[in-house]
Amino acid sequence: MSEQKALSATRLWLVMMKAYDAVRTFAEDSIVGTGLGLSDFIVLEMLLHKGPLSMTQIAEKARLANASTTAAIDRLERRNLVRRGFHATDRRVRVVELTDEGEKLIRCTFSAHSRDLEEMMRPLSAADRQALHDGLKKLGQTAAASNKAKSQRQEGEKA
Amino acid sequence: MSEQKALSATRLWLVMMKAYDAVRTFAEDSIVGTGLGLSDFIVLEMLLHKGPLSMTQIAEKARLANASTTAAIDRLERRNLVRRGFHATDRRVRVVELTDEGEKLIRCTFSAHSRDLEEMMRPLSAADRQALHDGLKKLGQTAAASNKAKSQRQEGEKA
DNA sequence: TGAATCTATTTCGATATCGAAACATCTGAT
DNA sequence: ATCAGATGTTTCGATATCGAAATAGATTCA
Repeated sequence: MSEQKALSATRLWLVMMKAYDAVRTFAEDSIVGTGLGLSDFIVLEMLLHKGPLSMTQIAEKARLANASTTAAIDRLERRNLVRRGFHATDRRVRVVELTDEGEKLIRCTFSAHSRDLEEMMRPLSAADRQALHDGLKKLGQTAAASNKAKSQRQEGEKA
Repeated sequence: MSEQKALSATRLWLVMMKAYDAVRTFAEDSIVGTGLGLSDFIVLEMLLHKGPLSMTQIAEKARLANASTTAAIDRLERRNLVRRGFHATDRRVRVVELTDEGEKLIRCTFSAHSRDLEEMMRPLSAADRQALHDGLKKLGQTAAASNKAKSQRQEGEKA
């Protein structure tokens, strides 16, 4: 494609934000009929594919703050889509699992959502997708490494 | 790189979210010292590089809702970084421009931010960046087209 | 065992964002 | 010239998210 001059990191980031916003809008519209937000949808999908999880595990995998996870599970519990159980041996932890209703909802919603995404991305060839995947993975790892380095640097400053 | 089976749209979206979150965290940390959030930073950067803009133009280019733009400009005006002027001939529109203080701040901050991003992305070769850019652009356009089609479909339903 | 420390979760207060309604001004058709 | 509809902006009420403090329970070690 376009070969030109060197592509600045800033320009790449701008393009990424724009693409992300567009795909996110698409993804949110795809599930809006369920009354679920994207985060809540992702939490349900995790519970479907990974089974019951603790609050902390949900927070980590969904990349939400603990407080946000509590709020998300509150919302889902209010709608009877999940249940907060107890851990067998550690009474601090709440084990969250899908209710039958929640499982039914997320099974339907997830497959419709997947179809919508496939349909939307149809113009991208297998090679396009693979290239994008690899690039995003590499960029994500690079950024995550920088973030980790920075937070460890700040950790050390407390000494 | 990894060739394997076909890459699902869902998997690609998951990887994209994760990468986006990591880069966004990095970008926010890079400007946190100024007390600016990413949206406000982007608005200042737009004003620097494109000159005075109306609220509507800012909203469109920053992809913010009108209400969010009002709130953003309120924040920036409170800090004396921008000024709300009037349009010469259309009294509905407010023309927003940088103050001297705002210009000074965004010039410094923007160049530091650019350096930070370049440094972080150093592991990505020029080819990596170009491939990522092209893929993101294509995906963004595809998603935007789907979104537009959908909103026009809904527009029509009112008939 | 008991005290200090660590870990899991929730509560609290603050913030950015949004959609819809309200308001002000402009434009175009008659 | 006027009025109906279009356009630009702000206000309002609601929501998701966050970091930090609070709480409760586990673990370690002297």
